[in-house]
Amino acid sequence: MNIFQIYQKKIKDLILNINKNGKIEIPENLDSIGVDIPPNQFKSHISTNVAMILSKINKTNPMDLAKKIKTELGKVDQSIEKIDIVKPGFINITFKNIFWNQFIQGVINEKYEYGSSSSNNKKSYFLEFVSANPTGPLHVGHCRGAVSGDVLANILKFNKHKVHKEYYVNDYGNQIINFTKSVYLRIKEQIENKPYPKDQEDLYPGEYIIQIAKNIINDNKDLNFDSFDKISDKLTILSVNESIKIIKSNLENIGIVHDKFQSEREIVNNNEVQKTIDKLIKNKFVYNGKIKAPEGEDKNKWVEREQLLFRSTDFGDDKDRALQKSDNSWTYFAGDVAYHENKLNRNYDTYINILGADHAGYIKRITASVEALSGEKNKLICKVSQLVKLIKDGKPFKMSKRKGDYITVEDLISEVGKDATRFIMLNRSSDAEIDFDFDKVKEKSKDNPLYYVQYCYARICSVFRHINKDINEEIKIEKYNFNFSSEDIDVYKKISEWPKCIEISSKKLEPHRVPTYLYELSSLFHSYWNMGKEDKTKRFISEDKKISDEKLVLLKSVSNVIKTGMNLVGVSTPDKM
RNA sequence: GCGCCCUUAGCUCAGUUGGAUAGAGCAACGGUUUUCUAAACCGUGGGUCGGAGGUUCGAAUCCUUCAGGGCGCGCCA
Repeated sequence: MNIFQIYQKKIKDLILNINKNGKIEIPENLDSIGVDIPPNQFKSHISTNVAMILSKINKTNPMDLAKKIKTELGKVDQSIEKIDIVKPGFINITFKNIFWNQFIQGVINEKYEYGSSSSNNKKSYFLEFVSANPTGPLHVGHCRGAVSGDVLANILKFNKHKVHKEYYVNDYGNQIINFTKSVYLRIKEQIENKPYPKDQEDLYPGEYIIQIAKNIINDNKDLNFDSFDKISDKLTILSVNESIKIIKSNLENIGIVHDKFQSEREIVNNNEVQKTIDKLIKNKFVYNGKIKAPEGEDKNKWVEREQLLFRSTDFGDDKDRALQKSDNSWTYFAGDVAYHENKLNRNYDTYINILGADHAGYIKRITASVEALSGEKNKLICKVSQLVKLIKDGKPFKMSKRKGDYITVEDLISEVGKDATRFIMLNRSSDAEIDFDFDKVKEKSKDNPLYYVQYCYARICSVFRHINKDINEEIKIEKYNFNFSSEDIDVYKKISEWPKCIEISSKKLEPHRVPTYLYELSSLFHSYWNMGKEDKTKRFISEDKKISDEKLVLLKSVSNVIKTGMNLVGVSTPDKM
């Protein structure tokens, strides 16, 4: 039940028909014909730009064309009350009550499925997100991509697509060696009272490593910690496992569960990197060459070196990218290319990576590699979540891993809660930076848009309590034959946009549109509610403690959409607040 | 130097594959509670959509260019 799609099709059919009779010319591509809700100052219900689209090819002015279309449309569509033609050439349609009755009956019948796309174009998506280094707990910076990835997955699933959620564990390379060393020294600190070196650059300073060390000691009583070299492989695995335990519990606390954690180490050990590189060599995407120093780099420090390079410039990157380090071990990129080959072999239609802003420079080379491996453009889509700018005590707060000085997801959840965290992180376009004022969110959590939407739902629940009905039960309506007020229709117009919101969020991979929509719908409902203070006939419950079917339908449709939307966002809808 | 992202009201931001008089919240000011939840509502003020060109019937949206801010730029992941 997407009235915009329905009317877009109707109008296309109509002009195709008029075209058949030779009365108008039409362009080949009719996609730019839009159906929308007109701005507030027009009282009409929907509007279309079709006349303006057709005016050029017909060499007539849009107003005349609009008149022609108006007459034809009026003939074939019985649910239209009135058609206005406005200034440049908009055709504004006002529906009869029967239209809104049928519409809202459809909405009620679809229940929590309303908004889900009805198209048959079901795809499978492979969604990689979070993928933070397994060297400690998640911090606030990871949170945004985590939430938007999770909600994106929910939206795609809601549209009946298949979605696989994966976390890539970077458990190979120098960072992990340093991390393992840190754990080792914390173990030494525990069992031999050796003080932990505080100022050593490559060691992790975080206190959480003490707990990791304790856990490892406890669970591995027979392990001998005398020599780092002897146990480093074993210790790496143990340390990473401890980290992942922490990360999984962090994620769980914000309501995120991945389908799989894929280890980088496993991919390297399976020789998948070599195999993938061989494949690329065979297809001439890899060669031995040198990389020039970037402008602005100190030319004296730069050592040119012959190395294995991937031809990402063939795909629009600014330079070719190194696959091997000077010690012949693989670069991070090489491993990641192999990982993407591994993903491709799992046969999904589309791959999505949610990345942090600091990895934006990485997008070209990785999409290039996927294009080289799969031979398809746009097989991999990377979405970047811009930075979360933290503000503490009114000042920008720089998190530093080195100092162990950062706000973790745990801190955030315990201060503001899971629901508020998810809603705030999602409430803005991921293209824009967020100012996250930690103190403000703590103090003034009531100003949070989350509560505004939840309050809307709670108010509806309160009405249901008063009339002794269960909000989750289906309502029984004899006949949809209501005479809706203009305020009712304002709410229904918004409800009619819900499938559109989902469609765009899904298509553009922009989950932030959902909380924005829910806020707007709630706002209309709160206005509606407050009308009851002045005018008793606008209240939901009448003086004899009854509720009309008409009002029941409004409450039910709004609450269903809010519930559906909040489920997608992954936050609760309390019955009482 | 190069690449990507951003610039919309005093502040934080929405803005539908280009549509009509650009919208919210916060902050300011004024009002609304014997009433289904005031965590709400109503009203007032507040804008060269960073600047300049261009494409178009029509631009905050697309293109070019300039300015400002952020992120990144071979063996970190």
